[in-house]
Amino acid sequence: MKRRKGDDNGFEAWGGYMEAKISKLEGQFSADAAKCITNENDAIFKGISIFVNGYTIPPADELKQLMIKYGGIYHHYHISSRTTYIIASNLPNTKIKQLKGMKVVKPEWIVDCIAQKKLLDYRGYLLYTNQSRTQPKLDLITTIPSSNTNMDNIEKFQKESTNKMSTDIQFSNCFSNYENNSTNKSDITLIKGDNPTRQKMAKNACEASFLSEFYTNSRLHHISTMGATLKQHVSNLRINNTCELGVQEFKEWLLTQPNNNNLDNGDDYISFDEKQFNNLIMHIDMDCFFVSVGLRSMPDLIGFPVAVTHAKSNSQGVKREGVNRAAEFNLYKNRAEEKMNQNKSKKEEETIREGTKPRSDWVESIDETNSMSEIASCNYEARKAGLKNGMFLGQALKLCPNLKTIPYDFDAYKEVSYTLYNTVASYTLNIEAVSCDEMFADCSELINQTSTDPMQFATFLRKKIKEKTGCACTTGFGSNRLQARLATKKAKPDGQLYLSPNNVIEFMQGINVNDIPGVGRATSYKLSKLGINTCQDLQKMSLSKLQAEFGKKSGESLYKNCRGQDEKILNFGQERKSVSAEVNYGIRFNNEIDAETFLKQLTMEVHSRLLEIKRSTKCITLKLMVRAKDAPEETAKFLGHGVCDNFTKSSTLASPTIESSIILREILALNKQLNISPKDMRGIGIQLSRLEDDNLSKTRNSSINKFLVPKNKENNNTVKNQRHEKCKNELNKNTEDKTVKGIGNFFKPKKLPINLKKSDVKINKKEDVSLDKEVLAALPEDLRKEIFAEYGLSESYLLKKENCDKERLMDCNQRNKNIIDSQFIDIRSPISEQSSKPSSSTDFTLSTHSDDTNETNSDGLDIDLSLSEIRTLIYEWVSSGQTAQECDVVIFKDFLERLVLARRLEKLDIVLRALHRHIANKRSETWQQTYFKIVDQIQDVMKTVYGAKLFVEDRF
DNA sequence: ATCCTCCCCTAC
DNA sequence: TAAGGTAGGGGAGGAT
Repeated sequence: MKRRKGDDNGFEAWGGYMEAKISKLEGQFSADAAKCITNENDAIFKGISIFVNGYTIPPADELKQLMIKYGGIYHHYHISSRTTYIIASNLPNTKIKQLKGMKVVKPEWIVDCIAQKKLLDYRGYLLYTNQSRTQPKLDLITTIPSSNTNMDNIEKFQKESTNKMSTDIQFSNCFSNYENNSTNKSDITLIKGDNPTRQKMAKNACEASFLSEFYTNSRLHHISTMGATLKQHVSNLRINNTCELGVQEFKEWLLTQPNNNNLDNGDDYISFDEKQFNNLIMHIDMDCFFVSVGLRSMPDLIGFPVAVTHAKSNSQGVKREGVNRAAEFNLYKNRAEEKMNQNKSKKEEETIREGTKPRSDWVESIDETNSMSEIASCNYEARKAGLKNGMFLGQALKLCPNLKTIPYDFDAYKEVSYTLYNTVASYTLNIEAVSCDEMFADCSELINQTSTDPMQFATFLRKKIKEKTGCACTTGFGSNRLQARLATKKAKPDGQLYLSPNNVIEFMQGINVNDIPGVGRATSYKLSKLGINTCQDLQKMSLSKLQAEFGKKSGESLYKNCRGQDEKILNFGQERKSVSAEVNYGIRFNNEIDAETFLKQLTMEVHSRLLEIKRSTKCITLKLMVRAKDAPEETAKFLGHGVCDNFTKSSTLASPTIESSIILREILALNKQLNISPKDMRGIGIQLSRLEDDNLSKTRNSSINKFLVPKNKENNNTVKNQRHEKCKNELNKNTEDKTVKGIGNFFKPKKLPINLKKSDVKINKKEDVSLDKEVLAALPEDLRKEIFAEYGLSESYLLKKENCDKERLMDCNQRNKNIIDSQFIDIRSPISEQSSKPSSSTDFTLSTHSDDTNETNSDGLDIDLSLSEIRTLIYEWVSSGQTAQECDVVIFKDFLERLVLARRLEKLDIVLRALHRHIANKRSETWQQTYFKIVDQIQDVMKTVYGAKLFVEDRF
């Protein structure tokens, strides 16, 4: 069950199956390759194996042919130990995380290598960079399998890399046909000629690699996603773990401690032997987390003021054209003041507290060239000089000239976070994760059980956390989350505090309103205008006055909070209410195409996140940040959003969806409605809300049950079953009359068109350019993955044979109702889903297949045939005549049966859907009967093997 | 009254 | 150069 840990990608667990599978695939392709390579010199890709992920230009099928032709290996699966390169044009960030450490290279690499008839350095073609010094470094040296590659080629590439462009090569036609917009064109040319060891960075959001590059470097993105991940982690821990050992360990430790069962912070003497806690809430918070983690590997900086930031120096070097920071800051300030003053009459301005003023104040001391890189975290030495998290480096350096800056190390943060949570979870599982470095723990049970002083546990736990993470933390106890949090705040850094219920009143009076959680800039400002600075001041306000001022709930919260009351109980696992993806950096579009292209990418991203949480969405919201009318076009911060107006518009669907095509359609429509000039866009966000359970995919994904009919459903479908019976009988009548003539009338002799010719592909592509742009780009990532990459189906083939109709595609509201839907659900299984083993959520597993398969049946269809081959087969079979030959039915059934026995339900599912689809298109009743006959028999096998039926289409 | 949409605010 | 995300809570004001 508990399959986690490092490198296990899931294959090991399957014994020899994958090995066999791989050899088979590779054998197949080297055999093909042998046929193709006429000249040993053409083996450009000898020793290279690729896996194509997602939609690429040229498409996977074509890349496959090219690999075969030029001596490389094409993997239908990504095999971490054997796939040397992943080829991709555009990946959702979530996928990139899964592929971490792999060489992800643009398809142009393959094309250019062939054009130049030699292996070029892949480094000039990396899809994305990890800009942060702290991200895993690009693997610049060790990556090319030296025994198999021609190293001279790489050296030559470095010398000659400037002279050849892909535009004059044989594949130029297919390129131009696939071009979406002008920016991509320049992308292709720009890549070459650069120093291959230096990856070109995405300039702005016009470029395909921008999104992932941005996300890998965005601290806020990491903070958010780590928070969500750790919440999930806590849920998992609560299900799978116990704390017995940890509690035992704590008890043993207690025995070694002097017996001082009293509090030392002025509280009355309390014997914890007798005291029983109802709500003993502990708040645990790492001290300046990013800095602490960073300093573990830089101990020489300990004691200095240190900050984590992207920038390395204060100087911006050159002043950018058109930047007028002073003007922009002024604008910011004016707007902030305007907003603050709009509803209330202007009282005396002097009473405004320090720290409640608009953030633009931070910026005032910055001149035109100071760094505007934000400080993510600074240590207490730096805070002494007045530094705050979020401050610009330029100003920070003015306050603290000897500030040392260190880079981000997101991997380390994540690792420390997990260690932190696992450590705490070994003593109590009543944890509410707040973020990567902060949590609440209900310690009532633990402390009651051990009859000890809470502070003893704090001492013990902090010591453990320090040992395991190398970082300091502060903890606070209180009888609710507010008190616990305030206790921590008081005890920082590297301290601990128990806030006794007896002391709460007094304690609260000294608290600044700014320190009440929920009181931020705006509320603080409002309060200060009312002359309220401390909780003592706030306590004088009546409930009704506060509610009049701040609203019903907010007023009540303030009223209670300033008295130390907080009714919100710990939440150990909350259901998600929304998913979103937002980028307010680097957004600079030239035209509608740029904007829509990016909207598509962002839709893919948010869609991918929706799938991850296995929910469907009913409400889709587009948010645009738009340059304010009077704001300069060139922002003070490099690629920042500057002064903006926000616009949001949402659209509610009739029924919840998991379809990226639907989401995209809505997003594009909303974008049209908002009608913002692309040139003025500065930020884009997509939010999916009103989430509902995505039942189908949930049951499908959770376990082997994913393909099975829910029990009640099976019983309820009496009408269907009757109809089914009828068809079955008629079918039997029909087929009994027939004489079986020979074997495999259709199946046996046919040779499948595995190797499409290059020229064919080209011609078809030309015909389908418009469809390609509008429809294929709108497909879910995983669908494209399947169609183009996973099973080697060529694009032209899809469009031709599947009769992919745009109207239908865009209107696919109901699952299982058309091509897109049925494929879409299926595909997710081999790639993103974690095999029939239910547990793991993070490992990148590619197959759900079992190991004890009898795959070699020379008399029947090979169950290893690729889906594209099977689809071709089915299509041609169904097209071949008015009735199905019984012998073919037998062969086909046998094939399906073996899929069941091999437990390859996802493939079975896809095949049956394909069969259903083709038969549905044919509108032939005899074929429909054949379908029911096949399904019935397969369901029998399913029942024998799984004790349940497969969820399949049961009507036409 | 209750819901919905479009915001704003807050936290990390 | 720089990486200004993301989710939840809640209020205002209009629709039902």
